[in-house]
Amino acid sequence: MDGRTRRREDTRQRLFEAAVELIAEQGFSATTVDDIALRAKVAKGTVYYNFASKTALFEELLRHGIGLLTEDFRAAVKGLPPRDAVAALVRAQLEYIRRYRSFAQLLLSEMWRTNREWQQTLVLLREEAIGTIAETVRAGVDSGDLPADLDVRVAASALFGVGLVVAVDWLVFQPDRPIEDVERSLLGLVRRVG
Amino acid sequence: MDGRTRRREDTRQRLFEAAVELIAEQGFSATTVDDIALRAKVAKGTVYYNFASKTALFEELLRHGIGLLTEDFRAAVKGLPPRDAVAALVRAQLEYIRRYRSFAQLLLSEMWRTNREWQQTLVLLREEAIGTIAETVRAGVDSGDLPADLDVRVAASALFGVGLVVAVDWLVFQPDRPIEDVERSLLGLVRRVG
DNA sequence: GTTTTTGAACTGACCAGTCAGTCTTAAAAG
DNA sequence: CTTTTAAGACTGACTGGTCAGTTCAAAAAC
Repeated sequence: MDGRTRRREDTRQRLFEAAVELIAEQGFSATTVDDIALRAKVAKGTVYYNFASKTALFEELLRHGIGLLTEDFRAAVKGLPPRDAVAALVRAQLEYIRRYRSFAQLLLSEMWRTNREWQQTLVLLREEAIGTIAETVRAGVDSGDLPADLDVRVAASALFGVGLVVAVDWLVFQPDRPIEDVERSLLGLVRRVG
Repeated sequence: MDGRTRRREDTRQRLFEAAVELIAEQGFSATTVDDIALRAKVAKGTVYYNFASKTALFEELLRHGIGLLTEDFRAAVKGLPPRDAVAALVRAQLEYIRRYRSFAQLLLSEMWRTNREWQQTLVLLREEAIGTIAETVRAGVDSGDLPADLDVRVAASALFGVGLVVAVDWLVFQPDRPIEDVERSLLGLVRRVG
């Protein structure tokens, strides 16, 4: 990667970071492109040099963020027996949310919306992340570690949602508490699934 | 109540209903006052005759919606032994979400935002609803039905968040499934708390 | 010399909030 | 009962501001 590409990547990264923070706090519609440019310390023209539109920027942001999450999920369960895999997923999700708390907050706020132009993109990405969880749950069911009558799809999305809401709730309303507490109570909560 | 008051109440009710649906789908910022007026079949001026501002309308909406929820919570646990009270709360929450699904969706999307003008109002109302749950959980801890080391506040907000996210997820992504399924899996999930 | 960024000006659509005027209803006056 | 009065409820065109997106010449980085 040459210097030019690097510089551009850096600019895009800064724009992602600025956008994710602002949109997490205020929502997509309430966040202006001028705000994003200002926080990223970039000229407004640069935003439009790098992204086709505000919506396109947001969609790429979603793709990027959920892509990372899905990777983390896959890495976390790799080679693990079903017995340990669900706990590993929970831990990976929390780790991710701790690192990218704004993105998590944004996901929580935008994931269950309907009638937004980028909604289809989000549904697809959600499918991707939850699909990864579902594979693990299915392996658990097949191996007999999880009850045979468990609805895999439903369990996967419940796991995903519960982790998201509990972690974000804690980050927003009790930010001083250590993440370990969240992990403990969350693992407690889902123990009957894991 | 005379005809005037009745008419006005009716208008306000229609505005609430229109606003809650639109804001659930699109979010507060993306919903215009013209949209709300159009769906409620009143003129835009009527919105401002009945509410001081778009934000004031939203705040009253939140107060009204969460007020109902809190009432339901109180009614659900009245006279129940701690052993059964948590399950009753979960059931009441689900019942509420089924009846006011748009409001629930709206809550899920707006509850963990920061830096919005109505955020303080929402935090207060949240406190009210979760406080009701917390009382029940505390009674359970005191009576020995729940573990003594349980953090009451945290357990209460986790319960609230989990119910909300699981139910709304189901309503949005699997609307055809009967609510009884949600109840079963949710009660399964929180059995170690209840 | 090519790519990327800058910054400032501009456009046009959109939107919260206003207001002068109209319709409705209760109730007072005849 | 019928008419008048007046407050209450509603209307929709209008205003002033905001914001996504465009444009472009010049500069900076490579």
